[in-house]
Amino acid sequence: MLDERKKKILKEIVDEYIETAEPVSSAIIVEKYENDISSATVRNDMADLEKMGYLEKTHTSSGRVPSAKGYRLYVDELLKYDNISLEEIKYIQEKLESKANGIEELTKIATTTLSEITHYTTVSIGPKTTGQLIEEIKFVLLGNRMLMGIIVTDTGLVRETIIKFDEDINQEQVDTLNYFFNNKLKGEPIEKIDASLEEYIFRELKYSINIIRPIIEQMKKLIQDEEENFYLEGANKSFELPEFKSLELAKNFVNLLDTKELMLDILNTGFAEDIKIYIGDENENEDLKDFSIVTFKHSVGDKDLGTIGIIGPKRMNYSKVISVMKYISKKLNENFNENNK
Amino acid sequence: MLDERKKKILKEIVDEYIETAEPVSSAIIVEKYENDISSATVRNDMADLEKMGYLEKTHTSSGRVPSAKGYRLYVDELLKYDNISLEEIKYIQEKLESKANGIEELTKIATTTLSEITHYTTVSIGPKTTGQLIEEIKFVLLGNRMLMGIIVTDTGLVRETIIKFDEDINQEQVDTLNYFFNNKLKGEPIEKIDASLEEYIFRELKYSINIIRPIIEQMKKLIQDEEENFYLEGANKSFELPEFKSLELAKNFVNLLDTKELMLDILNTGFAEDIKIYIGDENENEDLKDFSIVTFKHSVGDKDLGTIGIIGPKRMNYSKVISVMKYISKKLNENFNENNK
DNA sequence: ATTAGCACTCATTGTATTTGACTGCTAATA
DNA sequence: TATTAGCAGTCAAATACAATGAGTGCTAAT
Repeated sequence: MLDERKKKILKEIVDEYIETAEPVSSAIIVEKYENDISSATVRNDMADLEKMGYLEKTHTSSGRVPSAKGYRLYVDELLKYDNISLEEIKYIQEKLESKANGIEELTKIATTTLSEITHYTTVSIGPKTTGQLIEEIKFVLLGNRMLMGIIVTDTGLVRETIIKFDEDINQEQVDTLNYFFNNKLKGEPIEKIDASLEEYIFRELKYSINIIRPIIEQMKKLIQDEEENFYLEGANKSFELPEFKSLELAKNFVNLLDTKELMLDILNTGFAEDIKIYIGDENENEDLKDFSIVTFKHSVGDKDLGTIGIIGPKRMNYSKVISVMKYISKKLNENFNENNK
Repeated sequence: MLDERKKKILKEIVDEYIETAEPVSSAIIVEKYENDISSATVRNDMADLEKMGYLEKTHTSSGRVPSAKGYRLYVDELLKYDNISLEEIKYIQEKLESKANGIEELTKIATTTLSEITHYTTVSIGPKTTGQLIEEIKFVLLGNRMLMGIIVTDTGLVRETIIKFDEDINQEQVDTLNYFFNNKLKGEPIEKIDASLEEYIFRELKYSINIIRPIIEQMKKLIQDEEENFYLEGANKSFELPEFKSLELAKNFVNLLDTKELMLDILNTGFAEDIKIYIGDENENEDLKDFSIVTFKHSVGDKDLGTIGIIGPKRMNYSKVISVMKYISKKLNENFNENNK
């Protein structure tokens, strides 16, 4: 049923559509790819491919456009992912080797680089604290009524926050806090920082609640991974694409990027170390039905180091995008192992 | 020449245009605002106002649209800035009283609030370090090859960075660094942290250059005010406006927001404590000719605490925008004085 | 299994026409 | 002198219609 020639033609149609963003006609396929068969033959195959659900028409006498199912087959079976040039490899290496301070910064650099090479809009979120172990906690006195609280985890993640008080706090108290927190929490999973701690410290140290409460509050915020590390690059690049001549779509897209929740949702869904591809209405969300998203989750064991995503039209250049993403993911891993050996 | 009635009619035209985004006809003015004179009279006045440069036509037989000069007069002389409701005042108070940790966070909250109330796109940048005095410098050892460097300034601004080394560093060295830096720099303007410091420390402390260089490098970055604190809120809100039915404009707008440089330029231009209004081609930049920008620079003496801006169509609701901005600026000042008394 | 050929479909483009929301101007009026 | 009624003139926008041509599907021949 789906013989080799049909597969070949399907690939050619998707390739062509990715390039031109116009419905693909049988004549074009013959002209550019299949010089030895007639357009009528191609038309027959196209009709079959449509019956099987791989292609669609925009109206009765139009050329064909890939369906989500068509893209899926294309991405899963018809593509090779080595579409990356020597220059691109060099460029990525250069960018990722720049001494980034901390995993968050590195993720941002990777996100920017991905957008630069692919010319699509990219997004990322930094590492999740979940599952990480506390390696060190430090409180630093700044003035008389301010502390900086710092947590370092076993993956090298560093988070810090400012804590302000309504009454003075002295160095001695801070030393005690440092000893106390490290003693109690070093080596423990980061989730151990929770409300129960407040009571415990109050009982043990007898510090004023005006001191203890702000500390616990802020430290809890610190491990909550809010939208702090959401990062977006190259929104304008998407606007150059022909699909965005429809104002409707353009508006949707801006909304999408602006209401971060949806993007966060998607970036948080993927699983470890794998590149995930969501094509059009494969996304649960209605607003995403005209877009495709490719994500890569960077992690070590069950510890998350951040997720990078690319969002573009359904007819995005999957071959290029995935090739580049694979390479970046490889480099990120190398880089991490290098720094944590 | 520009008698009271003409001023009144000009104001009415701008009001009407701000509301409807359509060229304003003489008939509409009579119907909605001036029941006692005829449309012919209004037409005569409109023709005069056009001759004086306050109004424009989109084509010979169209209604009138305010020119930049018209908006300018409207904003400078015809508007009262008390267009803020009790609910809005309450809402702003509530938002700004939430205990923000640090001036940067407060600026972000103010930016979000401004966007929520006005329904326009808002941007902000955090405080500039320029002119600030160093109150305290701290280095905190994290592990064996990592330091956190922290600077606190006299306005309460706190900045920190991670510094990584290729060789180990011990607590004793860190203590020396702390003593040394504070001794040398406490009370000094923050600009004193520069390249010359590297040589000096090397001479005095004889630490390995592998230790000194990263420290100086990162500390210099810290006071450089890069785009770190650029913050954008409500890009999608602008897209609901009728002027953005022109795809051209929409594209320009996205580009504008995406290439932060231009926004940063503008936010950095204004002067202390004043609300500045840039209407259409009053902006030097060509890309901004269809937009208006209103900025407010928050500062104490010559020390910058951040700038908030709003960007919208030329026919933005100046009355509302400026009223709300005035109130927010007042609150920010109160809040700052409260915290630094 | 492939292909030539033709009828048919339909989005797109171009052209002409109508409509109506405006203005500017003139002459009358208060 | 300031206002107004009234009307001719302008032009964007809407409507209608025909022509174009890029596609397809199907049939009959190879």
